[in-house]
Amino acid sequence: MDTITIKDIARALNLSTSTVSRALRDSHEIKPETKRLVTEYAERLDYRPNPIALSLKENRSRVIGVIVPQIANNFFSQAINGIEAVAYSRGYHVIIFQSHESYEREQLTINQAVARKADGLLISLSSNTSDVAYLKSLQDKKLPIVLFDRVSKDLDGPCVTADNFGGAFAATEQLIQAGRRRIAHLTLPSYISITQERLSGYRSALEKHGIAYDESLVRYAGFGQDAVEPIIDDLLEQSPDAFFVASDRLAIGCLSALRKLGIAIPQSIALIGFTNITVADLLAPSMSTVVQPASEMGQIAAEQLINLIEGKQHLVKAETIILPTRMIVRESSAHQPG
Amino acid sequence: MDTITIKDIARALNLSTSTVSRALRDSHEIKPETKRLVTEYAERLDYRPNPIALSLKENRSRVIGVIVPQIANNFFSQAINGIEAVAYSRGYHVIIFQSHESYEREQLTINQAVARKADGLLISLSSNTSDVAYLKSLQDKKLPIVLFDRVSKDLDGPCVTADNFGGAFAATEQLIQAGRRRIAHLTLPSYISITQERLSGYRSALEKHGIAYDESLVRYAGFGQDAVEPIIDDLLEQSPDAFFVASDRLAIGCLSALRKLGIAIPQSIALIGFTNITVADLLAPSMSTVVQPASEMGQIAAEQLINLIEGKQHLVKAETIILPTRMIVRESSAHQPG
DNA sequence: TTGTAGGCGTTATCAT
DNA sequence: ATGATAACGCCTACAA
Repeated sequence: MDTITIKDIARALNLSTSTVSRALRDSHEIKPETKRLVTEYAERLDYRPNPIALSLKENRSRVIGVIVPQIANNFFSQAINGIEAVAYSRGYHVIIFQSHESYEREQLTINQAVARKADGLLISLSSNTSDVAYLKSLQDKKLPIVLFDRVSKDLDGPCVTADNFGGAFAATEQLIQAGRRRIAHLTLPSYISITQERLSGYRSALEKHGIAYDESLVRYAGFGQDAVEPIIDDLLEQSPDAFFVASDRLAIGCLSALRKLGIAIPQSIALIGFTNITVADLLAPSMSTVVQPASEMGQIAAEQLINLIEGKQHLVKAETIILPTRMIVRESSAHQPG
Repeated sequence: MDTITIKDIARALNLSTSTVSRALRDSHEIKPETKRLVTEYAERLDYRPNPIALSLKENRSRVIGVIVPQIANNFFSQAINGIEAVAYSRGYHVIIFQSHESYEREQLTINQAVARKADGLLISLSSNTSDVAYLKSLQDKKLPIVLFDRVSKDLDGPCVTADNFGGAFAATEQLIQAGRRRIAHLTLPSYISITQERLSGYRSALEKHGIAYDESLVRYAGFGQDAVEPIIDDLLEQSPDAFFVASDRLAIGCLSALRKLGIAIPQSIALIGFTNITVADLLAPSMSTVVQPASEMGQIAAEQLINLIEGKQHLVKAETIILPTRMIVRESSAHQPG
């Protein structure tokens, strides 16, 4: 891939590189005639300034590093969608890194992003990350960082999350109002913020309705490929009359397990996190669904980060931004309790 | 983000930058003592070579540009997964671009990737791309390009695809063997290669079993948000006795539409493209599924590209690599014809 | 209005 | 064994 540079143009037109550079940047101190000559020639040769040279000079890359647990996940791929839309519109490129839910790999990939001179980082923490000292040290070195979705209260600086508390509260209350009392909660690993917020919303809803919190109804499921079936089997020994499930994958596993066992559970499943409504409709028409604003979250996080990068601190909302979730209550769910 | 450079080290240790550079690269012509001094100091200050400066010097970015129609799509996000695994292991980074199924945006993003000095491009064509002259001109400029999944026969060079013909053939034959004769085919836009290959497999299977090809049983659906329901309604007027559907999204739309109409269609749906088997099981237990090797496709495409970039032409498989698909035949599908 | 020179961080070449 | 210098492509302060 042989490229044409400012030098080539200068040589061809018998000008100095600085004149060409200025002409291309439309400087006022260049004679219109010369400008025309240069721009026309550049156009004809399809000249593109070398962004790498620029980066070196300006000491910035115009690249945003995004670190997510996994790409092949509806929520994150939609969030990335939102991030890209904003980033590109503001002249940044996006490099995506996966932590694969591992603290070690998260460190490594963040290191990579830093080494690659990303201008800022957008991070959703892995489920095995409890120590954010490393991120703190990067912040101290003035690297702009915005956390989204899976955040940490141990880290200062802007965060963007969904209203996990509110969403979980609403979903749980929905089940209670349908007459359920022993609502099992199948959720993600306990480290991550969203798990804690959702658990908290679940407990608050129980409390509001005078239902005692029963720890034996709560199960944490890892990510890997660990099957959901045994967990459901185990939960069933506590004779729950409903399930509040904390992710798409878990919900599908839960439905699958229950179907295998021949257990019909009309109106007794609620879910937070589903992003494909048609699938949800087909899978379980009576299941209430709390939808997270994935793409919007990405957009807002990206905006915050870019404002930070560009020093527009005043445009950065202090600390945590909480985005509303949207609950979809299924018809049948309201009508046929029992 | 203040960074430490080779210069800082040189100054601190009273050495020249060249000595430091050589020491860090473990050159034999540096005294062990000096080496130790330098590496220790570098370690302590957490020195990282600036990849941008290196890129400028070596005239390459170690970045691979990936252009896909959309990220938020199971198939592509899994393919990207495979691409990243290979790319990172070989020292490349990946920048992802979306064409959003638009020819114009595809051109723009490819331009971006080129301007950003990507060392090579991995492309899955948008559904509106029929003219690949632009890509050809890039190839002529010696830019390594590998197409995957949605390829073009108008472009020379390596391609990686799934065995769409074979998969479609098998799926169609499966329906025929279950006693179906009027098999509708709901598929993607007609431009893209996978549509043509699948149509061809479908037709071959019909032909083999002496069933006349009936154009009125075939429908092309765009991507956008165009509802599948009206298409199904329309198709039903041709009184099909089975459906062979060409993507996850279309399959879900198809199932949803049929359910709304109260039409039960045991053993009469086959699908190519599904990536989440559990969901498929739950949605339609009798549906046969042809699974595409998404991640593997990404891996192989990335390998090919990197070999091209690094001049290992002899390691690049000539022209098209076709990966086998995997068909999952559901129990019920085989037993209860009719 | 245009040209010259220096620097961004690194490495390769050519001294010493 | 180490240092000085030039070069990658671009921009800009300073000169002319």
